Amino acid sequence: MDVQKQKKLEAAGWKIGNAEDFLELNQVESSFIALKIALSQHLKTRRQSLRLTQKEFAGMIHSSQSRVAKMEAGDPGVSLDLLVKSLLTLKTSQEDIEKMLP
Amino acid sequence: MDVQKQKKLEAAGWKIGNAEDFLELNQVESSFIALKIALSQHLKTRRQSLRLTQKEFAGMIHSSQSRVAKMEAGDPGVSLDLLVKSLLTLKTSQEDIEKMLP
DNA sequence: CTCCAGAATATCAAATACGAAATAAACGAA
DNA sequence: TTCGTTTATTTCGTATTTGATATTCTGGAG
Repeated sequence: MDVQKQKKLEAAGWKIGNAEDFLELNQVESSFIALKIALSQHLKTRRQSLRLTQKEFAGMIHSSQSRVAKMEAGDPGVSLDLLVKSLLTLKTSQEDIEKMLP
Repeated sequence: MDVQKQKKLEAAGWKIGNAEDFLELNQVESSFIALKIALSQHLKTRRQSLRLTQKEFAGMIHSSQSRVAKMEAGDPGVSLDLLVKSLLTLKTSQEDIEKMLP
């Protein structure tokens, strides 16, 4: 990356080529994880309030019980996509989800 | 699935074993797509307002220009995870900028 | 205690998303 | 027009996520 672009980025608030960008990454990463955990807890609460077993809910989203368990456990190997689709299936309004997203 | 569980699901608002569940799926799917498109447009607008090229922004999220283009185009092959991490990267930096301002 | 439904955990191959690279297209400035 | 920059599109090998299955753990009822 050339000097021109470095200055452009720095003007926008970024330091590059040193420790700052990975601190920045960690911050993004931790916010992201926090978001997923919030969604997974919301999911578990909602499923339980509907008196559904993990197996039953898995059938609704065409997935498996084990995957539902991982979702609710905040397993890092579960995508946001699956979490959000699950919440949408539970008739969580799109507006509610958007509020939780950045 | 036995009758007990069918009634349980129906009580929760679902019809099963017929066309309704895939209509439900389509509804979830379309809401999901709408959400991704909304996020991708937000991302594009935000990047442009920061006067960053796709290539520069790709470097910030350790991705590639082509993937940024796909993100902004609402390509179905782009995950929510990547979209949200991208938005977090921009927003976090926005906060940093605001801190630096008088 | 035993039994059993519900939930957690481990493993696997198939599907999908990934970054990278190359190329084409779009657009403006010289 | 030509040239340089930005964005869109395609391809490819790799990495991650997936549903499914099996197994284990947990807790409550009998």
